[in-house]
Amino acid sequence: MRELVKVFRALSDETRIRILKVLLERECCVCEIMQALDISQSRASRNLGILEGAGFVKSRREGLWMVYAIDEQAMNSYVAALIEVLRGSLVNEEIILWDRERLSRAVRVGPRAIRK
Amino acid sequence: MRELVKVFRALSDETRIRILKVLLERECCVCEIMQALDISQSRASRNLGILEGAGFVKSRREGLWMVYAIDEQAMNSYVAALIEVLRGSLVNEEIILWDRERLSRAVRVGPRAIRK
DNA sequence: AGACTATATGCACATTTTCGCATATAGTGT
DNA sequence: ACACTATATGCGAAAATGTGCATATAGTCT
Repeated sequence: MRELVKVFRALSDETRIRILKVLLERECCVCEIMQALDISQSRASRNLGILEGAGFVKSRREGLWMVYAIDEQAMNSYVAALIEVLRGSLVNEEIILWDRERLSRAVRVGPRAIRK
Repeated sequence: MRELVKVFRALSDETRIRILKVLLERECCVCEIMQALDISQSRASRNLGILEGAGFVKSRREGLWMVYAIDEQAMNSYVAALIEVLRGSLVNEEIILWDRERLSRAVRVGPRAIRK
């Protein structure tokens, strides 16, 4: 039960839904998420952590970067079904399209270089 | 997007998940929900309202009682898929079994008569 | 009408959540 | 070792959330 609540809670936030929609396009490091959603570094990192804790996302280190990706084999629980729901949702939502657009221009370079 | 967040937020609370699991058994008036979950009247009413606002539940008046039920024809959006996820979840969760047990003994009589 | 019932809701309060800022941590390369 | 980079995290403030209490609302019945 606690687990199920955690899973839904992870999805009950616009930032995290946007992150998942971006990760459904392709895996990203934190700085790419920052650029795609145009949000701060701590906000990106924290919300990625919440998604990981809920089982939607896995991470691996790649040099300096932490690469986050949808955890496809996390088919254990309800997570897989919810990812499918998300995959079919918000297909024409404006902000999602913008995020995707910015993602396509994002580069794997850190927050220091982005200078906000 | 706002709608989707509202839907997930409605599920991100243990009380509301318990209510939905009870309503998946059968439709209930507010006082039956109170008895099944052993919670206060305002808590039952408010959370039912949230579930209704998110589209999971519909209500009809039946004399003094408001009867709430899973909104089966709200199959328009993600709601249907999420209800299916819930239907298959928590099948052996202790608290859910308790709720069901208390539901089976619940009577359609108001909070006044229940005397807590 | 008035008495009674079931449900909704305003208010206050405690708890939780989200986020920015600054700093800590971890890895790279000299 | 040191300088530099990307990410994680402690802390504090603002906002949102969940709940109980009391009361309002809506319906029934005599």
